Amino acid sequence: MAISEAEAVIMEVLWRQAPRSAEDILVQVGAQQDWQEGTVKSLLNRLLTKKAVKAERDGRRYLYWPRLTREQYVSQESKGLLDRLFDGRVAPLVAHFSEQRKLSKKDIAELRKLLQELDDEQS
Amino acid sequence: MAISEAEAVIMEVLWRQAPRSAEDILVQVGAQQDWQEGTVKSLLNRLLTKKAVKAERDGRRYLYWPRLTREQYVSQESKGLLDRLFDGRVAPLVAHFSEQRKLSKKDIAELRKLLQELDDEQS
DNA sequence: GGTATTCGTTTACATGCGTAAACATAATCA
DNA sequence: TGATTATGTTTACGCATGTAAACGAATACC
Repeated sequence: MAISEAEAVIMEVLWRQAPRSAEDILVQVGAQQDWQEGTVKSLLNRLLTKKAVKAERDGRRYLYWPRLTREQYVSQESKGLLDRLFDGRVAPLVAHFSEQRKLSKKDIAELRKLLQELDDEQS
Repeated sequence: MAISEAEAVIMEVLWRQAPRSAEDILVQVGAQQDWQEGTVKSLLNRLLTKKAVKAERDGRRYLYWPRLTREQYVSQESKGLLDRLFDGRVAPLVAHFSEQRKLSKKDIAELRKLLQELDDEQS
């Protein structure tokens, strides 16, 4: 089952560092989301059900670890968008951002470098 | 309010060609989705509520037109993903696909051309 | 003109999500 | 030891979504 947006917020915290206690997670998300304790607990439980995190007892409380990696998640999400909107091809996606003037100088420089590296690899 | 995935299927049909009748839409989506008539009607109504399509009477039935453009939709979705997962920057997104070996020869060629064009524009 | 057909509108219903309160349980403190 | 605190589990509730059936109105056919 897919990870929802709210669940992903929890995952991001765990990806930054793990393991973490529920309270620690609450503190970490507190910055962005104004969630109550119960909210975080519920989300953690749903993530457990979905096997996206695992928990291990640590005395009185649990420590949580991501089980799904950020790479896996990013891949799923990115591929989904690419397939749905750009027929699975990357160039049109970039062209879209280019048309929207969403390519920064830095982006352009990095893309150039990336292509250069692909070139080097291949030869 | 956001367009859901099922709703987007209807929109894609209208983006390919408009206006279309509900029946026409049903036939068009029939290829991919095995939806009943009522399903398409419901989705059209939700899209009307969301003002993503408009309808105009044509004799006994209605003809539907997209009101949200595909460009607008693609922009929203793409920006959403970019911001959520890549800190709003395009190069890391492309790097991700590159690492996943998801860049086809054609993609690479097109990206190269795109960068070349950006170069030309600027000078 | 009554009945069947065709459309659109309304209602339904299960599931997931965002958000949390209520409850259970174990540990701690007075 | 009884009350308080801390922590996880269960239940709740409104809204969106996927999927449609039911209903109603207009039109067409016999």
